[in-house]
Amino acid sequence: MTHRLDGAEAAVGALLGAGVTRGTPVAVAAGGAGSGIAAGGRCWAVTAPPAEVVRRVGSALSPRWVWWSARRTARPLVAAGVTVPACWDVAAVHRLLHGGSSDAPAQVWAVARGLDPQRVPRSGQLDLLRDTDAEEGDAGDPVRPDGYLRPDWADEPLRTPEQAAAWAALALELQGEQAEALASATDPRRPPAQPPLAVLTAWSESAAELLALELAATGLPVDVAAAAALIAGHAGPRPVDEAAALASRQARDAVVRDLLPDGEQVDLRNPAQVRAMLARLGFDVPDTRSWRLEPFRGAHPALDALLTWRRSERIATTYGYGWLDRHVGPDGRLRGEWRGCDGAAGRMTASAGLHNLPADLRSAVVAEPGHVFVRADLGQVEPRVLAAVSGDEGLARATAGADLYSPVAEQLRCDRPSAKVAVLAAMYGQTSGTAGEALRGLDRAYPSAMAYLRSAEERGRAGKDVRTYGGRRVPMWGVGAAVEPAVAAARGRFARNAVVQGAAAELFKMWAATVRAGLTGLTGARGAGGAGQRAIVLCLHDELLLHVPEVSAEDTATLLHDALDRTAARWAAGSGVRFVADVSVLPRWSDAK
DNA sequence: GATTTCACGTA
DNA sequence: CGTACGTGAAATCC
Repeated sequence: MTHRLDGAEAAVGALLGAGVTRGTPVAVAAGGAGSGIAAGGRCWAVTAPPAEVVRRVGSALSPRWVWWSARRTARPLVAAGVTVPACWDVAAVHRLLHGGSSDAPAQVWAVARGLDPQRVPRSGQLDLLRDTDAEEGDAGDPVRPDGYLRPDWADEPLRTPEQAAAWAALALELQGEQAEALASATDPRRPPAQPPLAVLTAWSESAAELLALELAATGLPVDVAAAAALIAGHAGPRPVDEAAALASRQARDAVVRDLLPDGEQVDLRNPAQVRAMLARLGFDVPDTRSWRLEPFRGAHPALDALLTWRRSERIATTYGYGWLDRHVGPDGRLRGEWRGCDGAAGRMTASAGLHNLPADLRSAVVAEPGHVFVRADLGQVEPRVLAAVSGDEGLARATAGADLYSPVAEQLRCDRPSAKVAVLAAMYGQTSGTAGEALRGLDRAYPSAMAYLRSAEERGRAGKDVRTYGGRRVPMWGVGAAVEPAVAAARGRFARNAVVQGAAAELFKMWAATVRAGLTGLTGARGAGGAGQRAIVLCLHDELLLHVPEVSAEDTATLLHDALDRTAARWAAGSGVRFVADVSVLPRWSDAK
């Protein structure tokens, strides 16, 4: 029988009695108006909600919070401004270990228990042929006799603290198994004094999921008037009704159509019609993508007009008034949903256009009064990552300076642009172009790095999974090696890229997690990014954007550099690889160089 | 109505 | 024939 605790203070006492100290894994889940907690193989139902329990227990004991996923459990914590310095996200670590993008508990559990994830039972499933034996047993047990989770537990909010306690106990069980699996995956090259990289990665991937929730809550400061003015420059003034919107659209189209013979007939938004029109003008193109039309820009006035129209059309549709209205709150913050990792190599993703904001619009991203942005981006991160993950000593030596490509060019006896193209071509699996000679030079100069890439490519071609340096499994699609050559080649390029891009994403997230921890000083309320607080407001693959009070700009810049040094010392320990960040303080995002 | 294709923005 | 993502409009498929 689960013990019931009355209030968060009682939870502190119970956990203290169970021997919980700083860093001990303690699982938490929500159930009804209360919560469930689990530690050291025991679990308790608590009458207080998770936000209160995490706040009180956190300040008293500083455990490592364990949850099925931040998305399900930590949202109310973030909303309440509760600081969580360290956590373990079972779903995030599941994705690290097994690949994919699922965070559904039923899937995570099935894979962990060696059950077929395809056969996970679903809520409300009415299957006359179902195996009723498997579903009998104690409805108070989240696990069915056949080993799968009960769908009503897995898919729906739990109704009582007792259920939450059982749920937390399962999360703790999985966390223990995951930690063990990760700890056994050690790299002999790493110094034995530190936790294995895969464990460090599990921590930072978990932190990234929490950061994703915080980014969604905090939002990116936007000067709405400036944004509207930029949009007006492309799409015209904000239309008052449907008729005005149509008129504005037609006026934009007319600029291009007037330059065309029979322009009235052409729908500019229909690629087939545009292609036919281009053919009539004498341009035979396989498609109408702008990079393909760009060379002909000067050949006919309509082409220049069309390409300009496309830019405006992009702003008008994707980043127009509707976008502002949907995603920018009355507080002038642009908010989207964030994920800590995508389904492929593990980069962060964001919706609401946060990751693909046109450069023009960046001038509307403006710090609030009394605040500035501190922007930091990793320099030449992918070749430096390649040097670290492949253990290539020659390439590691090339990371000593601020520029990696100059020493590579010297080594290859070619010019810097050629060296850069060759290195990028090697990492991305480029097959066209004229990087051939330089690529052969790379093979001679950096054999370990090139072998590492080739090995990933071969695995990909054969349909085998690859693993990133931090231990993320990257599955291949298709079945086995018997696929069309084009598929094998695509998998090879993908795998070659994934081991670099994925490892870079892991380094980036560890850096971001370290910066995040440094911002809070591991204590005190975060306050959901409110005024006066320092907060990460954007993560962009190799770039961090922080919004901070003006007076703390210099301290924050120092923090970003220090955090990178500390991250690199752990992540790339023993490799001799240097990582560098460019840090600047800006009133608006577009002021970056 | 849901899915696919084309296009294009960012890294 | 470099990869990844999210998005919107139109075409296409039920």
